Amino acid sequence: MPELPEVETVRRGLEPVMAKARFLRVEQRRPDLRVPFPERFAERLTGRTVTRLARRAKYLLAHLSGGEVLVMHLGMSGRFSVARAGRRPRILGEYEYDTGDNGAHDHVVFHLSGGTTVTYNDPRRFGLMTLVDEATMSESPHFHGLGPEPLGPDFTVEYLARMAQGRATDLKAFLLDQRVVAGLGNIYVCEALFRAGLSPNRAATCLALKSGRPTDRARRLVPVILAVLEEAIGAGGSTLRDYRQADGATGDFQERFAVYGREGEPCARPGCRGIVRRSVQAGRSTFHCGTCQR
DNA sequence: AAGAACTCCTGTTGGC
DNA sequence: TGCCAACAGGAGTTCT
Repeated sequence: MPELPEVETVRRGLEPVMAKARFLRVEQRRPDLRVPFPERFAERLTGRTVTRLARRAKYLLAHLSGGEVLVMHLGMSGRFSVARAGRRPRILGEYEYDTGDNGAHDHVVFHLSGGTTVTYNDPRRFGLMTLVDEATMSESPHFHGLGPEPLGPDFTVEYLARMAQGRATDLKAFLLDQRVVAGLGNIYVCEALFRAGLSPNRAATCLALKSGRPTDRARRLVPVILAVLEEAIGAGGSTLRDYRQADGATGDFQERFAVYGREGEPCARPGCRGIVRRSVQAGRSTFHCGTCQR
């Protein structure tokens, strides 16, 4: 599911129930997700209080009393549901409807102070939960070498130009590389490249400095990355599956996709007569208009 | 050592 | 209808 806007949406949904809450009991129902849970995972959480719920790249970070951080990644299919005492359960993530799996993929359950229950469900188990020391977190394997937050102050045209210098790969793979910029995924790379009018097949070096100055392409790209992420966060992220839900709590940015999942449709750019094409790069679908993305 | 290929896992979808 | 291949929003590991 989750690229930066979806993870941020989940963070905002979990924050009111998790921040300041204490873990009364933790159910870890299997030994691993994509990787094993850490030693004594449930035991180390129990009794701890969440001091704040943050996000870095596509990771959710529950900072804990006692100096550790609970790191959570949703992989492709992870989602959380929240059951408050006396209220109907609410699911956070793209699958915001009853999956009818009867809890078969409910792998972790947090029983929090105040009677709230937070359940992590992940059919494909590409997700991740681990514990790291807060003081050394930035050096830990998952965070070491991670690029800047695209919505933070360090993600600039000059930065991107410097990173693109001498890169032999194409624009699609370059922007998906979390060491370049942290949080973009397949959907938002496709959408940003469309908005910038850049072909995903173009060499990443087209963004590098020319005669010591950033190119027009790099100048176009950075603002549209910010815009597409901010719009998606504002829309509550994207939801790829069909669903119906009365309370309207889910994201609807998928209705604003210009290219993603729109193979064969006319290009959305005013005046362009092109058709959205699907191709495969690095084993993953790319959608783009071959007419106006050059 | 960058870059591409392969891998983990289950569920859904589309074509025959 | 059933069957099966292709595909799905990620990223760590292993190759070249």
